[in-house]
Amino acid sequence: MDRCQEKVLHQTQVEQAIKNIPDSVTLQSITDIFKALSEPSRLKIVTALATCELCVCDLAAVSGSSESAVSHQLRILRNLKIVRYRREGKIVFYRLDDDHVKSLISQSIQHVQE
Amino acid sequence: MDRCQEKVLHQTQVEQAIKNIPDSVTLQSITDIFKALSEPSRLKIVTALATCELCVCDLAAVSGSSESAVSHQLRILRNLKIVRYRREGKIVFYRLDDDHVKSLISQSIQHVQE
DNA sequence: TTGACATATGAACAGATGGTCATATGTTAA
DNA sequence: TTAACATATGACCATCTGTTCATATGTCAA
Repeated sequence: MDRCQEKVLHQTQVEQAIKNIPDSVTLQSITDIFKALSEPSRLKIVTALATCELCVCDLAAVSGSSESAVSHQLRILRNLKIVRYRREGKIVFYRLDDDHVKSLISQSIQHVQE
Repeated sequence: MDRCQEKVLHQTQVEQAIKNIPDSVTLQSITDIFKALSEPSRLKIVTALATCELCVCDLAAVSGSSESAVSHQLRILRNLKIVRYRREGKIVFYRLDDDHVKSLISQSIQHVQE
C-alpha cells in the first residue's frame, strides 16, 4: 500500500494506541449514537424531548418538519434505544430512554461555547 | 401540511420544548462534533490520539486504512478544532486539541455498556 | 537543485441517508 | 363496520460522504 517506508514510524506508541481503540462492536455502537445526534433534525427532537414527553405531532411542530419525516427519525432513535414511547389512544408519546444522551449534549454544548 | 388537526396537541409543552432547542448556529456546531465522531474511521483516529500524539503514518497503521484516507479525515477533524498538529521535519504529528472529546467518548461508552 | 519521502489535496465514483409522497396500520367514536 | 384521525412505513430521489487514485506540496539530504 502507500504506507510509509519504515513499516511503522513509532512502534511503541502505535501498539499502545491500538489497545485504546474499542472492539468493532463497541465502536459501532458508539458511532451509532453519535450519528443519531449528528443530524440537526434529530438533535432538535432529542433536545425537545429533554424537557418532557411529546407526541409525534408536537415534535413535528417543534422541529419544523413534517410528521412523516419526524416519524422516520423517531424510528432511528427508537432502534438505538435513545427514545421510548407509550401509546395513549390514537396518540403516541415519546420520551428519552435515559439521561445519558442529555449529558452528552450538555457536554457538547460546553465544548462549543469555549 | 400534514399537521394534525388541532394545530398543536400540547401547546404548553411545545412552547417549553422549543425554548430548550439551541439556536441554529449552536445546533450546527454540536451536530458537527457528533458527526465527526460518528464514523468508525474517524473515531478510531480520535481514540488512538487519546493515548498520545501520532503521525499520519502511525494513524494509518492504527486505523487500518490508507494514509490518504486518514489525511482526508484529519482535515475534517482539524477544521472542527478536534485535533491539532505540529510539523517536525517531514513528519506531522497530530494530537487532540482538548479533553472534551475524550470525555464525550468515555461517556458514550458508558451508555453503550448498560 | 535534485531525488526521496511524508503528507495534503482534487476529482471521481459508490454507497449511505434524509425528505417527500403515497399508502398501510392502529385506535376511537358513531 | 365505517369514518376520521394519528402514526408508521415503503419506494423513490436528490444530496451528502468516505474512499481511491493521481498529483501537488513541503521538507531534508546529497
